[in-house]
Amino acid sequence: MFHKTGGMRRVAESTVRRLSLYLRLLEEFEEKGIDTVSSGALASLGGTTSAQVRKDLSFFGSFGKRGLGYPVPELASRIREILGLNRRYRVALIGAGKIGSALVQYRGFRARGFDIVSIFDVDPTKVGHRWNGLTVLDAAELETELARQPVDMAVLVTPAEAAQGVADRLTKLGVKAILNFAPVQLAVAEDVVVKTVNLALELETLSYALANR
Amino acid sequence: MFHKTGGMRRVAESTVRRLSLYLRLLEEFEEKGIDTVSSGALASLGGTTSAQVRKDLSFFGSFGKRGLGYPVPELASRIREILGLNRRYRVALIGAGKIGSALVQYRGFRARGFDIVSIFDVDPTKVGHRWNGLTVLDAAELETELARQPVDMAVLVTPAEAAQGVADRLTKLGVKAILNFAPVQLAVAEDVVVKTVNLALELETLSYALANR
DNA sequence: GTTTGTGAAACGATTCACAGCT
DNA sequence: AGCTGTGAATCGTTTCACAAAC
Repeated sequence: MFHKTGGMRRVAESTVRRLSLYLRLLEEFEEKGIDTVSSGALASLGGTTSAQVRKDLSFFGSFGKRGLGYPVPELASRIREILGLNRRYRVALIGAGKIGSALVQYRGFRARGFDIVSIFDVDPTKVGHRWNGLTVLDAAELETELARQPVDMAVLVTPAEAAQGVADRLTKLGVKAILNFAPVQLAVAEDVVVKTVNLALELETLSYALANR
Repeated sequence: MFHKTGGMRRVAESTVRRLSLYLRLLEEFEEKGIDTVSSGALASLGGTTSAQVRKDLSFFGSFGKRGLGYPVPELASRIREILGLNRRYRVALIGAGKIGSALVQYRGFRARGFDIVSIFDVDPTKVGHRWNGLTVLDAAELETELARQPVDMAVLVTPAEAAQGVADRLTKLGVKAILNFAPVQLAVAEDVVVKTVNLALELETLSYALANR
């Protein structure tokens, strides 16, 4: 038995994503004062199967009571710990365009522990403006500012052409996690984790589905 | 051989997503006037392997010349066809909040053939305002407006609590594809395709990665 | 000589099914 | 009696490896 302590074997990304989903459901149960939940209940709300829920959780330990289910607050707390959510993260936003501006204001990030602490852009008409209590800085100041105020993650919202260059500078500055909205595949050292979200691509999976039926 | 015509077997979502990625790369090659590309070249730029590229394409036909590679414009055109991108799509946006406002202005959608043609919100302070040439309509008018001006897809950017109700109304109106930004798992009839994008969840996969190394 | 197209092998994730607790 | 935890079976995806085409 090697749960958490000891050499954690690689857990599938799909498992991690479902964990995150279960957490949201557990927090709803918590608010309603429900204190026990079965894998079946979690599954039907989360759009999976009870076996999947149990298997997902079993990678990290055994949290349930047979015949009963899972204790809501304990399980929620344990998932927060697994996902690294029992702390806050300092996040830099690079690119003060349309999507960037939405993300700074997006409450979902802060609610989940992600604080945008600095904003950068190359556009001189944007630099100096206050956004949600933060001054947009010149992208040229990336190095000096992140030296002064290091961050845990960066959200990249630059045009495609600029993204790789910025990613290189960020990783040189020690940033180990990047959420990338630019429609390019970033090349980074293997100790850096990148998640790319491509909005147009999501619509394309829908058009594929519509076209192929 | 049953490529495209004939009973197309189920193609994995991961394959469709990569196709979309290859298309973007092919379009870059097209602009540069490069007219032949190998699976290896596509693979290294797309972050996969050449075998993966060939397998992905082989689901839909054989487009390459052995010893040579793939003809760029033909392959691009064929992928557009597969993804259903040789037409434009009419899209309704429901929710004129922070993210909604970014999406209306986002050029990536229009560039890819997705036209936002109507915007709805329940907030009376938003209704009536012009946004990027469109008037924000009261969500109560969803039925009358979509009867007048039907859409192919909807982008849902409502709070979590409202999302399922709106999804029900949309599907009743015949909408068969929904891009959902609300952090809930939507339940829909099985002829409706839903893609959920959960921004906070993406950051959580990053915090998981940071916490587990 | 190079690169495709594709069966076969390897790998990985999900589902099954049931023993073991409560 | 009910629900978890988990090996074993199944299913799906990726990688290998090579014959066929240019």
